[in-house]
Amino acid sequence: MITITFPDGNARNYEPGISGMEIAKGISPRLASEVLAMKLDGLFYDLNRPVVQDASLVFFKWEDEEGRQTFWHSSSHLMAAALEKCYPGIKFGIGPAIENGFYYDVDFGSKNIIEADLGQVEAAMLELAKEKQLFVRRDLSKAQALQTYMDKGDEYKCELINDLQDGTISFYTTGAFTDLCRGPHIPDTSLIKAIKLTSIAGAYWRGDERRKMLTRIYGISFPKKSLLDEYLLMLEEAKKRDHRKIGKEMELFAFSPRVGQGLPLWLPKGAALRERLENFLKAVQKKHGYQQVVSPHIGQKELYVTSGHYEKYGKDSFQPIHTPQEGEEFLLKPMNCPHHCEIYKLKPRSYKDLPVRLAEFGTVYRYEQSGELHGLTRVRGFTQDDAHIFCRPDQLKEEFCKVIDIVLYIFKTLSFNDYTAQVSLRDPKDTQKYMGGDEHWEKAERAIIEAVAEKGLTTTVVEGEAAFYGPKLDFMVRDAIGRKWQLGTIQVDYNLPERFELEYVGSDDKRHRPVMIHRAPFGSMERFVAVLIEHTGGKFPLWLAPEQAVILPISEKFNDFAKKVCHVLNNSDIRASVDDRNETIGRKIREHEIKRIPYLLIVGEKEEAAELVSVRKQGEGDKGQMTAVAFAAMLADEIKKQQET
RNA sequence: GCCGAUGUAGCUCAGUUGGCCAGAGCAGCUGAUUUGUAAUCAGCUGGUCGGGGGUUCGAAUCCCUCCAUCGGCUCCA
Repeated sequence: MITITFPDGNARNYEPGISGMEIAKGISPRLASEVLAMKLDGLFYDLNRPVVQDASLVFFKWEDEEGRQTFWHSSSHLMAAALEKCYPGIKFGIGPAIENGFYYDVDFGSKNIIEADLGQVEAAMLELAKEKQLFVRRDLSKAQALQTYMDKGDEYKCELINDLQDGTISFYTTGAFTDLCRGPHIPDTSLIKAIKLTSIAGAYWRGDERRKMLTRIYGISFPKKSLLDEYLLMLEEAKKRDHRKIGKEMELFAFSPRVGQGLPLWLPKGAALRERLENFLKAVQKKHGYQQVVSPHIGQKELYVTSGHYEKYGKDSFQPIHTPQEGEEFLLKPMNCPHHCEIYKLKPRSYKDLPVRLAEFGTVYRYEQSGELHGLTRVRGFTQDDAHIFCRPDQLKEEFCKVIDIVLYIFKTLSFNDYTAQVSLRDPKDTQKYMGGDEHWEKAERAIIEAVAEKGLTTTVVEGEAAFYGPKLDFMVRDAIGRKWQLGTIQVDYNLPERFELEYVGSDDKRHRPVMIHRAPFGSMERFVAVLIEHTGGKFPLWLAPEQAVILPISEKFNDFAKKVCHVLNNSDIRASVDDRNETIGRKIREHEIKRIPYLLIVGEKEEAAELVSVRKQGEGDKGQMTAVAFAAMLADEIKKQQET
């Protein structure tokens, strides 16, 4: 007998050779019908593989990330099987599960596949799924595996196999389709009840832009039709919240091909919104001992040669600006740090002066690849809510923690309540990519890890994602409909102080090198506004709303009274206006609801006689009558509450 | 930059296989109406069919090219 231990600590005895599925059946029929994958002593196993020795066992269902990943991975096999049936002779790259669904990279040869073809592939998949095909595992030697694909003429699979260790190569067969695959898979295809192939896109073989581009087909699948419907509904909601659409509707920002790709034009309402965000952050930073500076939009090429950015990005950037002066070259500033280093360097600094915290809403220009531009989230000219903290090594961790505090305060105020932090470290296998000595990197990485631990943040650690000059901490927020966005960033840098020969005089009267922290809690104003729009669907918190209240006279007879009310509100710093158009009250309400105005004030005969306004709140409806002064006080109170959360 | 798709009025979109002066709704303008919590009525204006080139008796429609946008890939100091 063998002993199987379950996550809840219970243990049961079984005959050796029993399968995971049989164990699940023994626990409950319901579990057996829902279980998708299992982990035996920490390793993924197919449910039909025999268990031969004592082990700990965890079952995964659809509700578990591991269950969904297995489900989607199996779905990608199903799609490949359907594709092979529809398009004989095609070659396959890789087909993994992703965060939401799966894809498969396919070389269609001379054939072309378009989105309209996906319907028949979906149909073929559903047909195969119904056949209740098993995923049958078979282990092959490396030589056998290679031979299989050489015979087939599939160079992609051969390349994959060449990178594998002999003795670890497994294949899975589903119906007529066999694929090189590590597994595991779900018990059979009939669990896949609903499928949507979502898009077609090009993708380089192995992500290398010098190699052949394959056709990638994305899809998603579910064990229940209703889950697919829910998912499609979420996609529709996401479409409605698209910041590019809302930005246009609300007249926040625009682009003009004549101005240039990726160069946003901030319209009056968007500019005002952005300014309020800036003022908010400025006030927070002032409290935390930051000093505001301003630096020019261009700098001599030498500045960026000194910083090392020219070497790293020079050829992929906006090219140098020439002047009538022979040999003189300027660059559009791609970041603010070199300028701030020069500010630091202007005078001798004492250890007593540190930390020096220089902040700037600095507009920078980066020549992003044209295909990478996207709304406000990826642009070629943007304003960073930048600051650089120059501190002593012994102050590093404390300063880092203080920056985390600012970031979290901002998230709280703007109701980003679901976030995680990502620590990005060097790729330990390729330290050549990075600037600066090992001991500095190690110190910097340790400082971040310690600070994060001290703050108790939920953290993931990713190797190879660091900036070339130092490790960083990025914040990922989840928006109101569950999508992840990267916002603020904090980076530790020993490199620039070295390159700019920054110094301070210590208590020992000797010269020392400060450490630098780069940080941008919003990331950039553009990106942050984009995420804020998608998070709120354009229904900004009152303190940020472009227009806070609109007064709607019932008829033109009450325009004068409306203007009086407006005057009172404006005097209380409320952004209000009068809609004095000759339209019905119903139309005015509808139009301003669509424009996402937080409060509508209706004034007619009754209100004028009693000197009151009827208040209608966005999304909530009629809130009764009050005086203009009482309304102003109510808004002031609401704004105060939003700011001090 | 690469693969694929798209581009018709300020906005959202029709325009079948190339064929009479290119259509609708909303917005805008003019007038009527003086309105009580999500669209009052009528009339009018508005388009180099993304730009350029080509094929054709004839091009929004077919071809080439450039520009921009969208979905991905790559990239993101």
